[in-house]
Amino acid sequence: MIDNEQKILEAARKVFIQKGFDGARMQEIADEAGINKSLLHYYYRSKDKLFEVVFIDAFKGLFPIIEKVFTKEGTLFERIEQFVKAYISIIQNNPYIPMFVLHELNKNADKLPLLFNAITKAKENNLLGKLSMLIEIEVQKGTIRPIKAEQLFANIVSLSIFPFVSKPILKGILFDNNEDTYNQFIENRKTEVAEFIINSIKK
Amino acid sequence: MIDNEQKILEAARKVFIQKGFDGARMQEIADEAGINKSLLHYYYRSKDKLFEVVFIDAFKGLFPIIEKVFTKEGTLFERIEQFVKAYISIIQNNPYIPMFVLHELNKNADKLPLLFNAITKAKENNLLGKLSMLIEIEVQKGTIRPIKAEQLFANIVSLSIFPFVSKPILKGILFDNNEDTYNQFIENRKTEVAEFIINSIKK
DNA sequence: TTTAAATTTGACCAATTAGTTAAACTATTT
DNA sequence: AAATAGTTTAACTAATTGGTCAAATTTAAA
Repeated sequence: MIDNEQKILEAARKVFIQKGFDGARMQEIADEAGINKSLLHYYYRSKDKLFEVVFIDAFKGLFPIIEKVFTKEGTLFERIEQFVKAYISIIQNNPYIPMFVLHELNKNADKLPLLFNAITKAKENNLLGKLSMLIEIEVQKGTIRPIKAEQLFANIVSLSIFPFVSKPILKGILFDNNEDTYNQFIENRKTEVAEFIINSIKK
Repeated sequence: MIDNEQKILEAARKVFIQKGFDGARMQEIADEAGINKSLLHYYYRSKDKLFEVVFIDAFKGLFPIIEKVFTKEGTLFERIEQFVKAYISIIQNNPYIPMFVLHELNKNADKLPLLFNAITKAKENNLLGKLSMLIEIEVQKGTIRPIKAEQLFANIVSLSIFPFVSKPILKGILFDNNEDTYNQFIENRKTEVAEFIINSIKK
């Protein structure tokens, strides 16, 4: 056996993301990691601390990418295309992370100092300002109609993430609970969503 | 004091929706309702049973509306406008229900027989078929570009619901945690989203 | 008013759960 | 090899939690 500390973290990830903080059991994490429960407390002091590590990791994995893309070079259209494709691909690999993060944030938006980091970082990067500027340029060129950066941003993120968060429902209503069809649908969205957004704003 | 049974249900709604099944405590529900904990079990046999009532109610409140709108009269554009406005308004009044329903569904998509009802109902109504037909008509008229009904449906729902599910993040990143600005943003989306969608598909 | 039924409560219980502790075991150092 | 430090475990604890039950109280029926 090697590196129990890492095995615990992976087990914790699996259990916390599947069941949420309240639904997760330290014993289950221990079983999943194939070790004694006391070892959890040996490496990570408490359930809260272990959860914090998992949550911060999950959160980080979800958001820095946003900033990166909107700092890169290229036209607005190109960036939207790149972002949507990259973002959907990322979530495809960890499809339950968005629901996990959002649920925990909704339960207590306050007790999470990490959020402040993300926010201040977003403000430092002036994410909204940069997006506004990109929009303004295209509006001046007459290539797109005017749209508030906040609305466009929300739309891009909504269209990328929501189909994962609502998987059980969409799979049921749209695809007769067929996993493959649902997966194909997601795959198609990598280009479909970008096209949808660009069509929506371009003149 | 009147109608404890109803008071319990309302208290249960509040607590379950805020904390989820695992995070909810029967004692807290009793306190919230201002009655003895034993009374919960007198009216509703168990935590599971009480939860089931709350969940089914919440679920019903979220989905039948979808079907209604797409069975009404009017052009595709009119229906989209009406749906988005009505749907966002409904969620505005109960903004935490989507996260609640989605989280519980993700935790165990299997043990929910209700989902079958919604699915079969959607199939009886042939929701997708009707939307497909509406799209086909407009494509023939040359008013819109072709788009898969599944994709359009997912886009409409995503754009309507996701900003509520991601409220803590959007409020933080976009609006400096200002509640009023966030609310105004949501208010604007009632027309903004429909416009976004229609622009995206119309030629 | 008396009786019976429905409602409400406090006290209690068994099971679960996060966390502790001291002992056993392993690897490393001297 | 002996000692030391690091790792792992089993047994245990205190607190929480869903649920029960019999008694008390209120409401409705006779």
